[in-house]
Amino acid sequence: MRTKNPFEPRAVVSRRGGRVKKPLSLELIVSTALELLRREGSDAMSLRRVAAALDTGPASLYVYVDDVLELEALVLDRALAGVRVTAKPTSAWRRRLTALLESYFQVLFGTPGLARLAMRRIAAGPNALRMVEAMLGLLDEAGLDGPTAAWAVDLLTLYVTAIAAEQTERVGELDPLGPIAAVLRTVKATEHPRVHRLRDELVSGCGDQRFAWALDVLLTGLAQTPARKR
Amino acid sequence: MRTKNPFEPRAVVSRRGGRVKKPLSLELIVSTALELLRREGSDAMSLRRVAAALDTGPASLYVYVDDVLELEALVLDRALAGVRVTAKPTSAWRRRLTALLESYFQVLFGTPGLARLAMRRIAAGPNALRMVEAMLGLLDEAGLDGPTAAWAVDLLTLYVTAIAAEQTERVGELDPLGPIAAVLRTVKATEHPRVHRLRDELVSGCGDQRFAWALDVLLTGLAQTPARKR
DNA sequence: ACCTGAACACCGTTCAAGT
DNA sequence: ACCTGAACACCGTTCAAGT
Repeated sequence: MRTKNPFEPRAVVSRRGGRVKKPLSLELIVSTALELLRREGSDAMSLRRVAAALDTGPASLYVYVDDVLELEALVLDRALAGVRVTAKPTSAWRRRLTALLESYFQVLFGTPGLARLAMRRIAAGPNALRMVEAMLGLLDEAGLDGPTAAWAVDLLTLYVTAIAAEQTERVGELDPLGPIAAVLRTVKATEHPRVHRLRDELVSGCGDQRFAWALDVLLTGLAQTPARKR
Repeated sequence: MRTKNPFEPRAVVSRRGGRVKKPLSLELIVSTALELLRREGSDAMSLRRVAAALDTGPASLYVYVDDVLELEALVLDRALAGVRVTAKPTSAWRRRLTALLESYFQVLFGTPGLARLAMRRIAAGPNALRMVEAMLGLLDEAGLDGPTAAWAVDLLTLYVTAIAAEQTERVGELDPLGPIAAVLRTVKATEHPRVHRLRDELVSGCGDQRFAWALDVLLTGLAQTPARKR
């Protein structure tokens, strides 16, 4: 598979068009995987494709990574480096928290497959911690007690992740609203009167509108929730 | 692969231990797939495994189903038949809505892999419609306007699905709290003071407690949200 | 210690051929 | 119309062998 010619040492010239082959490292593997995900979509991030991009066989990656699950978690955390956690401290907590979650949403929504990856892996790296720390600070400003804030972090991230995953799914479908819209059109008023009456409302609104509305509901609910005792 | 002996016609005796082979049908395929999911977990539901369980080759299923995505959607909707949408109409709407969502959660949580399936496929069959219809009715009782109720259905199901998927993931791990707990233990107070102080609260509570709390937050938030105009 | 080729046990999907 | 075997182009992971 690789050239045996000693005059073309593999560290300098690779078979794949003369690209210089860097030595393997976890760092390189993770960034290559993320790059692949960004450029070619969620299906492109397999151990084999990453290995191929690094001009090696899949077995080589197992020196740095236990399995594909670990790689996915690392890729997710690395992508979270792009989340802006600090806004002008002049604005109100609610505005800043919204901005943070919007940034998180955009990061997930921006690279295909990342949101769904975030649904099945939980990032437990430095960037995830940075996000949680910032959110706890903002929820503290909001007047929430510690225990409530701790659970609120989970609720908020889980919801934003889920809606990003849902929105991602729908992108690129023929009917942007998916098969649901088709089904809703056939619902009979006699059988499901409410669904029939609200069939347009059920699928109305773009991602941004729904996101903003839902965040409002969540934050309002959190503000009204009684403190949890430790 | 199959016996050619005319004295053992395939409709009566199968190679797999004398089980009678029923004729293929969408109905049979979907129920076999769900059964496989229930008995052997999420990895067991592949086109090939379903075909093998039906004593045929994978290609045969394509007569009834376009692709594996369609099969997944059908399996999900069939599983939703188990959701109880009606509670005693004597109790308050909030209690009945909670009961409905708890039932939905249990259905997802009860069969391994179903919650994650629900995260990537949206059920658009009769059972999903039945659920939506019931939820719209209860939200109407709650005093919500139509457009708000329509979006609320999405918010509530999305959240419950997501939390079920998250809880499912953690079942069967060595450390039930996953790698997060391990990371949280190493967080330094100087670097992430709030995360450090709340490290126990961040992972506290079992699924049921978190579910009940979060539902409370959502319903409180919904009740406070101003009506959306159509 | 790091890297590799080859193999193993799987996938979903297609297609020509059978009935 | 329904079903099938075989093939195609993939997966993740393991393992013995190389350096």
